[in-house]
Amino acid sequence: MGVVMSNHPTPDELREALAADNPSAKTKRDLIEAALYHFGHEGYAGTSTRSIAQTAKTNIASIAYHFDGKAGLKRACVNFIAMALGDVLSVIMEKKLADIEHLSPEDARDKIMEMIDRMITFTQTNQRAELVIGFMLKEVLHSPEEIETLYHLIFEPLMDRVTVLFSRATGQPVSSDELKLAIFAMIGQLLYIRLARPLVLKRMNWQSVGPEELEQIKSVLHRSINALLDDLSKGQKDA
Amino acid sequence: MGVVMSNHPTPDELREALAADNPSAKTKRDLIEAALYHFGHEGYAGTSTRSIAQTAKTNIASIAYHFDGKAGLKRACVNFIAMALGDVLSVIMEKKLADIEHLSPEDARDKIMEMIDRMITFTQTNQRAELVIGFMLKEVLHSPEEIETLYHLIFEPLMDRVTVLFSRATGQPVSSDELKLAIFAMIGQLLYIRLARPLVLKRMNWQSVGPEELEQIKSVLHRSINALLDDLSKGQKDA
DNA sequence: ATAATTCAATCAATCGATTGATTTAATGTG
DNA sequence: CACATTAAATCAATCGATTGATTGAATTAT
Repeated sequence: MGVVMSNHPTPDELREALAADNPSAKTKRDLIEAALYHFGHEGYAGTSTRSIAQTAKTNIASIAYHFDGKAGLKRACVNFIAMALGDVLSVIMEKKLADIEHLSPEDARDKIMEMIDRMITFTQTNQRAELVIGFMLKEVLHSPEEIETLYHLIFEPLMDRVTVLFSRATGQPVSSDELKLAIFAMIGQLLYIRLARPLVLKRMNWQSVGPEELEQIKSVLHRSINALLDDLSKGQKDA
Repeated sequence: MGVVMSNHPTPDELREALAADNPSAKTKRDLIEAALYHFGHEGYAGTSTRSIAQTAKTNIASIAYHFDGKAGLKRACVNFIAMALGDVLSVIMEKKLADIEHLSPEDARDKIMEMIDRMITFTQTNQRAELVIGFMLKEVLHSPEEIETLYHLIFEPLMDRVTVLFSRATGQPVSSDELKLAIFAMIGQLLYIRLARPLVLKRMNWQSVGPEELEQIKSVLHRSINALLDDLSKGQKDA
């Protein structure tokens, strides 16, 4: 009987489990990586456990042994994404919440722009970003349970920080619905321009998104989001 | 042997074929509608032909008979979407290209805002919009051939019109890369706020998106896009 | 009556899961 | 250290269930 990975490991538990130097941890890493690749490209239902095992260079039975089946492997992928995304975002938003609560509007805006820069770079250039986005779009967004996982582990903490930054930069209260929705609008710009890459390449007559194209994207989104911040700041400076 | 529907009917051919009052056309309509429902919710691979047939209240064999198999039904769905989306967009952007090429900046901006309004209403309230978005996200975006279909039938004509409007409203040339990317940013805001609805509801503490919430969304996106247009207009008025 | 359409039944192929044997790693003992 | 014992992990083979497709007969529309 295999020792199946806990269904809901914290990101830290997961990190520890996968970092170990034993055959079990390596196989788990290989399986998650392979599963993420196939799930991201062909979707969960469109991926066979055989192809996952083949990519991971192990036997089909390993999936049941280590993850209690295909569904368990999918859960592990969600947790892995939560972990990996948490790492990326902790780099992107290194400061503690307390540290950003008293920034000047100018400093807050600088921080926002720095954050956007890093997010664009990550989504547009990171290899795994494509898989993660594909996987989340195809599978996670329609699965209430997994949305719950990612919402609390990743999305809400991120949004809380960004909201504080937006609040400092615009003078609007953190509780403002307008502010919250504006942040969705901002994230939408970032993600869509990555997600719709096939359309972007066609429309822009680009062969790929290299350093030059990356700068063009950053430039436009900078302007767009700065304009948004300017507008949100209107009539709020005295608050 | 069944008379299989042409693989690449134009939207008009498709409309005519589906509008007919014979048993064949009705079964085709039912099958496409059922397939769109299942493909949009569970994905192509995750949908069995049996469940499609059951929803459409017909026999499995009808799929092969009318569409030459599951893959053919998927193609028909893409074409159907192209048709339906073309209808919606023709209402949203009724004017001919020539009619908008000489609008004043103010009139152009009004037209843009009117268009955005209608797009938000459609994406946020139309029943089928959810299916279409789900289907395109899960299946079409990773299928080069079907991207080709939708790009030329829907996306490019739409973008061309919007680009002209943006050009008139901002003074920037229609060939401007900045303008084209800004339009992607605008569409990204629209789509993401619909696509990420589960996250939006959680974050905003909304139970659903009713008339009140719709107005809030419109208000924020109006401000955001107006700010973007203002910024793009800077230093271009004299051009 | 002739063609068009639908149907139940069945096909081979593939799916995820499981089995029991086998191999590899870890641990204990002298 | 060498060797034995146990536990952990992997393997080929196989399971029943489900998949998309097909068939030829039955039904319906023209």
